[in-house]
Amino acid sequence: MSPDRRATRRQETKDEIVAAAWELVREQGLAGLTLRELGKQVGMKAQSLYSYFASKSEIFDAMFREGYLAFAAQNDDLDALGAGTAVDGAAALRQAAQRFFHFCTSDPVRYQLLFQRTIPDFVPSEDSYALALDVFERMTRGFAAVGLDDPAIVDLWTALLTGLTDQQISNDPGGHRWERLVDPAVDMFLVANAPHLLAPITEGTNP
Amino acid sequence: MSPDRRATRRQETKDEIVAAAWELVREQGLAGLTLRELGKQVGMKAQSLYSYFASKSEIFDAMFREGYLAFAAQNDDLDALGAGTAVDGAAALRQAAQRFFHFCTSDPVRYQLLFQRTIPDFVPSEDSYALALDVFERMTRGFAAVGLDDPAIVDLWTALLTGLTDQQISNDPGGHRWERLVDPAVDMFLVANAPHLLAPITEGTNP
DNA sequence: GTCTATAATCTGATAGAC
DNA sequence: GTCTATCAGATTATAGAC
Repeated sequence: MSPDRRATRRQETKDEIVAAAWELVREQGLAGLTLRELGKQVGMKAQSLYSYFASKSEIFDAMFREGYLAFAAQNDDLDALGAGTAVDGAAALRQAAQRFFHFCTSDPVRYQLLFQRTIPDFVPSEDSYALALDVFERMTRGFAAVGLDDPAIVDLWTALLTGLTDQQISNDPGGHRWERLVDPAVDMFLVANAPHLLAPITEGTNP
Repeated sequence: MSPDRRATRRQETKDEIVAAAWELVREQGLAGLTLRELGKQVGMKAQSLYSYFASKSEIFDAMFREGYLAFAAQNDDLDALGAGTAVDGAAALRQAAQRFFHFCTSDPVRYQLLFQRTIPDFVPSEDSYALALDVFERMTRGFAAVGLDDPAIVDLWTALLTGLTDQQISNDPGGHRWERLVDPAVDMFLVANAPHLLAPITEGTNP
């Protein structure tokens, strides 16, 4: 087997381990992940996992990275906000909010790993943390492109969105109690912070 | 010693244990609390703690209870919103928001215990949970008293406030990045949901 | 790369003497 | 009520054979 193929095979196994870790973690919570069970899940002894990851923390880091890559992927068209493709900034923000809410509530454990600092003894690696910051920065640029260039406004946006998701996950898991409030919340946000996005179409339509 | 005095002494020791638990937990996180360390902190062996609490979970429950009692205490004047003592509903809500934010950010571990469901294998007892619900219900009544009688609006309020606190704790611990946004957030909320609270004073003041 | 064996340590909880 | 002794189990991680 060529070195290339070997490296590929190795990466496949690592991916498999991470996928199995997600499965276990969704069943038993982040803190409930043990290497023994993870090994069993992929058909090897726990000790053999050390051939692929130097520590348990490194496995969490791979999951963290994977989660932020997924998050970045679904946010791609938010970047395009200012690229002239979005005709309706308000609609784009509403859609972004819905998608963020769904991204978080559809996988509470991922939300906990990515957006809360609640897992003991895990700190993302420098690389992974840089990735997380990059995703946030791209969002900030998307906002600036539609005229929302005050960083404080972006902070208010993230607070509003994470607040809704957090309440949904903590107090009504699987329900819709706060999901219904996403659109009203965005409207509230727009009225107060970006009225120029709300009614550009009506300009000049009055006699 | 009379039975009364014995009971008092016992309760004092229980309080002391809970206080020591808060101390440890603030240093090492909720998940980091161990009975051995807790015993050392109060000057007894870990096993002796079982004379006062039947399990570790019962200690967490006492902390949960204590936390909600403190939360209820600081919310007392919010109940009074509709009792005619508050002349300015908007100001009262602004103050309530500031106080909630401070209550949470000043003790992140307490926030985690009370408002997030992130500690493994702990579920509040029926009694303690009822206490938590009661506090929330009193807040709902306070809102209704100033004309905010739609439960959805209270949900939006809690989402907004917990979102701000959550971001502050997770992404800028000890800082002020989201603290500055509390007042603007309340104004945003009031404009969209309770305009009647904002400008009652100006009525009739124009010529 | 995977295994067995095991180190080294921590955990919550119980039994029983005093 | 507090102690000693101990259970029964978990955990991450390493060493070395194959």
